[in-house]
Amino acid sequence: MTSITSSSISTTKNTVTCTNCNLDKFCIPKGLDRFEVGELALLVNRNNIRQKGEAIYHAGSPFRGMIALRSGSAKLVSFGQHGNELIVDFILPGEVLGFDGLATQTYNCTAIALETVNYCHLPAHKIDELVTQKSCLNHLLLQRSCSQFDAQVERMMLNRRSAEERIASFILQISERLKQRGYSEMDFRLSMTRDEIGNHLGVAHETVSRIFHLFQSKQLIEVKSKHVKIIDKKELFNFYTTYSLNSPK
Amino acid sequence: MTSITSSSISTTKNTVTCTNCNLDKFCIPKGLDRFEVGELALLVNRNNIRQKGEAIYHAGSPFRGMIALRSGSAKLVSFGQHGNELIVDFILPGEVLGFDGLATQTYNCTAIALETVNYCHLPAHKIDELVTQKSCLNHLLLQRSCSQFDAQVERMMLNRRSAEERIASFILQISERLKQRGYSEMDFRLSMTRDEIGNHLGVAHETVSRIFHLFQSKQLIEVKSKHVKIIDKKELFNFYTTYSLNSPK
DNA sequence: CGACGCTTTGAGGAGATTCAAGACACGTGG
DNA sequence: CCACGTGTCTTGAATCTCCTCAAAGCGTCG
Repeated sequence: MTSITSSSISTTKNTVTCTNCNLDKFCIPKGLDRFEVGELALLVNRNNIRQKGEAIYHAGSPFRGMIALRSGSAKLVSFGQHGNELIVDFILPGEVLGFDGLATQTYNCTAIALETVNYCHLPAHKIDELVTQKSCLNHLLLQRSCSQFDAQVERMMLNRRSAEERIASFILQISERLKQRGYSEMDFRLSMTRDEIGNHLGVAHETVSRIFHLFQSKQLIEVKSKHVKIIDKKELFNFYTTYSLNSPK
Repeated sequence: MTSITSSSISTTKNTVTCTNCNLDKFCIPKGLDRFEVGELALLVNRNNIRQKGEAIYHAGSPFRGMIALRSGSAKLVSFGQHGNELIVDFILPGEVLGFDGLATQTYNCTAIALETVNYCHLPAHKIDELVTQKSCLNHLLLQRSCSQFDAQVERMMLNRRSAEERIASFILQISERLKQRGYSEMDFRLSMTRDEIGNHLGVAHETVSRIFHLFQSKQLIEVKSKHVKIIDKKELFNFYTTYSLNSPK
C-alpha cells in the first residue's frame, strides 16, 4: 500500500508520533509547545506491547521512565509485606503511569496489563535532560506529583463511605476518565475483575457484585458481566454525594 | 544580659536562624549546603505564633509558602462538599506543612493549631526564586511531593485493616515521627482528641477509646487520657503486621 | 463551683465479610 | 462442533466487626 522509504519501514499505523498522536493533550506533551513536542517525539519509544497479565514494570526495579498507554489498560499494584497485594490504581487507555518511580528512581509498584496493551515509553535519562532544559516540564512533573495530594484526600474521603457510595463513585470515575480520552462515557467494558475492583475499593468481591446488581435493580445502570451501561448518571451521582456520613462534629 | 545592637532587637531566643536551628536536618534546608542554608535564613520569617484552634492557613486561600513548626502541633483538614471534614494529617513539632498548596498555588486544606504553635514561614515568591536558582531545592520539592505517593499507598493499605491495626499503626507512627525529631518515642502526649484520631483513621471515637483500653489491658501501652506510654513496642508492631487480611487471590 | 468538652463504658443494630455452592463465560482440545 | 475445565460472577446464609445512641465519669477553665 504505502511506499516504503529508506527512513521508514513502519506501517501507516506506526507513523504516529507525539506530534500527531491523538493523546497529545493528555500525555506527557501536555503543556509543551509545538516545537518542544517535536523534540519529545524523537525521544519516545513507541509501539511496545504487553499481553494480558504481563508486567510493564516491576516494583523494586530501577526507574526506567514514564509510560503512556496508547491502547489497553493496566493495574498498578503494591505488594505489602505479608503477601497481600493492593491495587493502587487502574490505568485506562490514554493515561500515563510511572509516577511511582519518579521520586525514588525505583518503581514502588508493579504495573500489570489487564488486557493487551500498546504503550509509549519515555526513557528516564531523557526525562532528566528534558527537565534541566525545560523548566516547564519540570513544573509539569511537580504539578502532576502534587496532584497526588488531591487524589489522596479524595481517596481518604471515599474510605469513610459505604460500599455503595464507593462503587457508585468508581463507576462514575471510570466513566469520566474514559470520556476525557474520547471514549464513550455511558457504555463501556470494565477490563478488571470484580475481585480487582473490590481490592482497589476495599470491599469484598461479592459485595461489588451485589451492589452492581442493586444499582441495576434501581435502574441506575445495566450490568452484564464486565459490560456496564449507565442509565441514570445524575441519580448515580446523587447516590454518592447525598448520603454522606461519619462527618464528625 | 545580652547587649542590644541597632540591628538586633531580638532576645536570645529569637536569634535562632536556619543555620543554627535544631530542626535543620528535617526542615526545608535538608539537602542544602551550608552557604545555601545561610541564604535561606535571610528569607524565612521566624517566630510566628498561633494559639490552639487558630488557623495557620485556610483552604482555598492563595499559597503563601511553606511552614515549619518549631514547636506545637497542628492538623491538616480538608472540607468535603457536605460539611464533613476530614483530617488528612497531623503535623508534629519540627515537621513541615504547605505541600497541599504547592502544585495549584492554592491551599487545599486548612491547617489548624492543636496547641500553641511557633512556626517559620518561607514565603511563596521566595520559593520560586530559590527553585529557579537552585535545582537541588527543586529536586527536593519534587522528592517530597512524590513521597506523597508512598504515603498514599501506605494509607490505602491501612484502610483495609481492622480498627485495632489502624490504631496500633497510628501510635507507632506518631512514636516514630517524634523520635526522628529528637523527642521521646516511648512516652508522649497526644495533642489531638479521640475524635480527631478517629476522624483521621476512619473509626468512631468510641472505638479509639475502647482499643486504647484494650491495648492497655494487653500490656502493650499505658494510657491516661492524652498521655501515652509504650510498654511493648515489638508486640504492638506485630499486632498490625501479623494479622493481615483481605489479601485477595 | 459549675459548665463545657473530652473520655469512657454499655447495649443494640446495621453493614459488610466470610463461607459455601451454583451459574455463567471463555478458551482448549478432542 | 461439542465437551470439558478453569476462572469469574452471582446469590444465599451466618457471623462479626464496628457504628450509633445513650449515659455517666473526668478534667479543665473561667
